Amino acid sequence: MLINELSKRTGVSIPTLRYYENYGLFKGVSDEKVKTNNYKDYDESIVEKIEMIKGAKEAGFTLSEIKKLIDSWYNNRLSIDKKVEVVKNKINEIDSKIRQLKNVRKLLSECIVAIEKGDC
Amino acid sequence: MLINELSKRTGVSIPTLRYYENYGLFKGVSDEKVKTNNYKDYDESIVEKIEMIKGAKEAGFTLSEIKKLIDSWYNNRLSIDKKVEVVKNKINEIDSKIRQLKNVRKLLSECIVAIEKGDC
DNA sequence: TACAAGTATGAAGTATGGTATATACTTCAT
DNA sequence: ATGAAGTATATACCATACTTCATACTTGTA
Repeated sequence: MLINELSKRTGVSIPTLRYYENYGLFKGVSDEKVKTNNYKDYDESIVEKIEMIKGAKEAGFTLSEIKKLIDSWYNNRLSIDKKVEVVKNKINEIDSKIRQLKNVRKLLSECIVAIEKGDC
Repeated sequence: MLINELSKRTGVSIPTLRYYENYGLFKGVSDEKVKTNNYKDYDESIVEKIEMIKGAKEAGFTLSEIKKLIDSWYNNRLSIDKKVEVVKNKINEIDSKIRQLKNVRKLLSECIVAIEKGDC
């Protein structure tokens, strides 16, 4: 698919997609058979990749962190153990973020009680 | 306390504290009795406020969102119901972030299985 | 075939959340 | 009373994550 469809499929704007591609998060391929243009083609796997990027961003990871994760993910020079380690580290970070969020949630819940008592 | 102590108590750098104060997240008071300087005094409640800011930032909220929350929190013109509503909305946002994080976590866990199978 | 719409590329601009720097005044320890 | 350290203010600078703009080429449609 072309970038316009990719944008519609993922809900990510075209400039942002180009920014991501330029950043190295994924790569579309110019069709070798077509010599008249260098329009790039993006396949289904890139839709998935972008959904993953969106999720990771929502989760508070930077593009740089996401890139590192993707790089080790798809890097065949890394051993399986090494890849697993990278991903496990990311999972630990996520767990810590979830704990932090639960903390803030607790604070806010307590705050509601305080507000209702008129203490705020 | 002065800004130096505030910085030490909260672990937030002095430039960042000044940036926050300027942003309107809190406000120190210049001692009226002392005419020779305009050093600002920060009390315990500001330490608490900054801890809250740190937590909210960790949780992925922007300074602008945090400011809105603080403003409604300490705004006496808002009814109790209105304040509770604002905080409850924030709690919903946090719940949604937690769900998002759990999603990404699941994706990564699945990825580990895929890597171990050699599919990555 | 003409022209609107789509695509690629590079460069500049924007918003956020800071940090660094310069200047000037104040306080504190000796 | 003097020098080091602390405080206030303003401005400049920086990184990140985009968005906008300018330019130029390509494609599809009437």
